[in-house]
Amino acid sequence: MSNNRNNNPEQLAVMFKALSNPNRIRLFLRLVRCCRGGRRARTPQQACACVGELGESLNIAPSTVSHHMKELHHAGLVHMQRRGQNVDCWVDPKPLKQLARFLNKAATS
Amino acid sequence: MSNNRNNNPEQLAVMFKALSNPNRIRLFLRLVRCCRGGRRARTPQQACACVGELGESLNIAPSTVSHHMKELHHAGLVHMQRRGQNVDCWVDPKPLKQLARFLNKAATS
DNA sequence: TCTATAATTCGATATATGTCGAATAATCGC
DNA sequence: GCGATTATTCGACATATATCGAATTATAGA
Repeated sequence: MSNNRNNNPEQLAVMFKALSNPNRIRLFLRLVRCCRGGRRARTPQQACACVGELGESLNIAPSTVSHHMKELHHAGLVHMQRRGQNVDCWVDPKPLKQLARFLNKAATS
Repeated sequence: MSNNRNNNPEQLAVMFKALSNPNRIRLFLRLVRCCRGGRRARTPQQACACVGELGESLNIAPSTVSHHMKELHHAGLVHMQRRGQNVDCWVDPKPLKQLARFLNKAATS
């Protein structure tokens, strides 16, 4: 009721598109696993210094990883912020919950 | 726990991709509104005789609508079955709930 | 200031996608 | 069987996407 404006097809499509690629899902899952509750982790262990690290173990070129992260960022699903030489990434739970609500509604309507 | 195999990136990407286009979302929302609980509606009013009908009001060519419905179908999100000259479409709630679970988990991990 | 590390941007390229209209197929009523 | 209706398939085409490697930018440390 209050979030009808969020259910416009264009917005939804952008977010779903961000998750529509296997490699992007893998990167996203990495982030999910290393972040917590929508906040950047405080210890280096939990923080996500993304590109080189993730790209290496997933066999994707750094430039491609950067591109994918930008997609996730532009869709609003993850945040990015430079910290020294690295760029920290972390997941924003809000749009994810919104999508989950949308799907649950669709499933039970 | 029991549905770990369903969370593989390839599968997820296919389903998200099916929802990654505005027109496909619109068609999907139509289906959601005219169907109930994962079962085909019994009365003609509730059943979805899709292509011509939906295409007209959304300004999409019938062939394009057919293509989009096929995408949704191949992703497993909607069922299709011929009934006379029409092809009934209805939403399958299971994969939707699965996606919703995935997103909620990601949002609260 | 020079060097090393991390990330992004920039072309390039192959493949995928969305879309249309025309042609084809499936089905119904007569 | 014939004509009407509904849906799908078939080319065609323009645009978008995923990917790479090379060049560039940002930053930290010596």
